[in-house]
Amino acid sequence: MELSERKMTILKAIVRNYLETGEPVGSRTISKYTDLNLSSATIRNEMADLEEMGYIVQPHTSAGRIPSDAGYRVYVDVMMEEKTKEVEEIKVNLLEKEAKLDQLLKQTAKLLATNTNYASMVSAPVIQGNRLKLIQLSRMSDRQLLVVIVADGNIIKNSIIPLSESINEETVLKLNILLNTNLNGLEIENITLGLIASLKQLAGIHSDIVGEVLDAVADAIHADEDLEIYTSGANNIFKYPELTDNNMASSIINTFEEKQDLNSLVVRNLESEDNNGIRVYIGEESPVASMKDCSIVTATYNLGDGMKGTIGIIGPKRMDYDKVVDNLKDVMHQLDSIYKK
Amino acid sequence: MELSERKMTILKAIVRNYLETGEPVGSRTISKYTDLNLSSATIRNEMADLEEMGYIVQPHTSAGRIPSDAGYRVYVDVMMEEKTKEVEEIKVNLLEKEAKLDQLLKQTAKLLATNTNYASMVSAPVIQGNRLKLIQLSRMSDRQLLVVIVADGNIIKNSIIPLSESINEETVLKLNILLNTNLNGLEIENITLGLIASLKQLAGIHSDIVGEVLDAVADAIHADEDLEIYTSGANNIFKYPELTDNNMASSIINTFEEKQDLNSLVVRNLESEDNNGIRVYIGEESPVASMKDCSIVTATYNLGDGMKGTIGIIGPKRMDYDKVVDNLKDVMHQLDSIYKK
DNA sequence: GTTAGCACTCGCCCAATCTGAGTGCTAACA
DNA sequence: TGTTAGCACTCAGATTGGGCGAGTGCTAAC
Repeated sequence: MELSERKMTILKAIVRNYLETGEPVGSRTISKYTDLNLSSATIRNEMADLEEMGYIVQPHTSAGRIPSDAGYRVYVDVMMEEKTKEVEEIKVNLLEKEAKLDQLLKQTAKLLATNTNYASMVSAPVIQGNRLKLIQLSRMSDRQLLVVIVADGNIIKNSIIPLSESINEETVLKLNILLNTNLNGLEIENITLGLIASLKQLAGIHSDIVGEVLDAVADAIHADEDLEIYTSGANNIFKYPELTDNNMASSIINTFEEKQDLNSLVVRNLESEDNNGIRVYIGEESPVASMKDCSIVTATYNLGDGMKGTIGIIGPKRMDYDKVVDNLKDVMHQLDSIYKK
Repeated sequence: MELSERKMTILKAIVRNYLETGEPVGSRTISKYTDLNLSSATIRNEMADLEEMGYIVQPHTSAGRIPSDAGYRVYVDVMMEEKTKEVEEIKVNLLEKEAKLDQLLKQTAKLLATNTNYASMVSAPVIQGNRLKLIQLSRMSDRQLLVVIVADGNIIKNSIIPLSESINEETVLKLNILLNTNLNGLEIENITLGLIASLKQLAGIHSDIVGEVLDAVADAIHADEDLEIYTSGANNIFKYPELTDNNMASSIINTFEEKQDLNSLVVRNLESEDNNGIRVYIGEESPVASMKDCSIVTATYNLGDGMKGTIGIIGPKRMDYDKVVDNLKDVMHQLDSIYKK
């Protein structure tokens, strides 16, 4: 069977109505709600077809219909297509300029959660093809070295490394110069084994220390695998009874607290570029098991210099996709422009 | 009326029974549960007294009794007294040694939550009377300076400060020496205005920069006002129906997500030293409004060098206080000893 | 192809009823 | 005087059954 124009109109009406009310919607409602001027009986015939096609389901006999995951899917796809044609609307809920990036991202998460009444998450930017700006070694004690690494976008990492041999101030100075002259401006991925070997050679008798320092650099970068994620409005899920039944709320809250799963969501999301950077996961499509009854909308922000991160909204399947997408786009652009200043 | 020994026994039996079952407990149960060999009728008389004295309440006529906040209070007080007499028991759920303090604390929170089946929080240590170990300035660009501050306990803070005048490498080196020779080993509280003034004088034409750097130091320390708090097991509250009614769960989860209130709990807790460092807040005693229906048990850990933090367990009023106190004591000692190694 | 009409289904609401745990009181007993 | 058995009473919670209404599918007619 084919999804005729009329069927499409009816499907859209059903979804939109259900988003508003959260109640199964019946044929009579649609008959009035649309401007098709069809009787409820005709609508019923069409609805029977739509059900057969898998776009809507009946929670129980003699109830109205609600959209299936597939139904939401076509609704969202059509909506997204229409959105790309729309003129970009400028909103006024400006993010305040914040000195520190982490504060800004926290605030972003909060703003999104408040505006949408869903739960939100914002990941810190992942370093991608990022360049080293500065490596600073400082001698803390006889056998302890403080390593500070600054990368593009002023991302700072520290670590204190214990040394197997003792070291004096002069050596530290030499190593600083050695490392900075050879590594600055390099992309982190480009620090090869060959380069490391030649550095070690240059360091002479201190080659061990160079090795340890570079290990620390690698570690510091590697630590980004579990990157910071800011969340807000997790308690908004309590506004949607369908998410608080059973122990659904428990597992959702857990996901938000552990953040491990959100992390893999971010990683997965950054890997594939998309449609304006906006992606919609509906129900079972969700990559996170605990959110099989939610929808997740994500966007990718890009601060330049390969600094990308993910923003996401998590809510019930009957979320207001329009509003959410608008909000995400808006915040995305605001983030970009604030940072460029 | 006086709280006779027999009344005390009955009260303890009621509390203990209610902790186990979560159901109001009746006279017949107590009559069997205790070894007093009294009939249910006698127990009823005593219970009427206990109710009049405010230690127990009836949720409704013809229901059993449950402990009031006051009832829990005497139970906990007696228990705590008995505990101090007990020999310290050594548990086996060792925390693994972790290189990084934040990892260790995260793990601690998780362990507590899993062991107790309540929600847990662990605050990062507050710096109290902490000494500066190292200040490291590095020139990032013409008008940007990277400041890295290391304090006792290897607490590291960075910030990048914009300068109002340009600066060269040589000056940075001088300032590094100046600051380190004058400030190292000083407690943060002891950096007085007088000292700052004399440093500025020593810096000569670069006095402005010294001012800016010291501001950054102050800022970095000040940022500790909202210190890191690790939480775990927030979803455990769903195991206790009395905490998930109404929108209680929502506000508890919110408190856990925002962490602002937990923060003030920590601060308040560190101010007053107590009874083994263990404190119990029951219901209305709670300093956090959203937890008026919970009990909170906190402990203070002390890593030495004035580094103290708070560990807390949040659960229903009918929590297993015994177990919680044991767990907290245990973890407290483990933290202390791990760090001393 | 569209519509009116009709029988049918089934979740939900409400009120009535029943059950059982638990109480308070009283009278009797040691 | 403290303890106990007995009894009437209370009340939340579970169970039942009827009525309502929203909604459906089917059929026959336009």
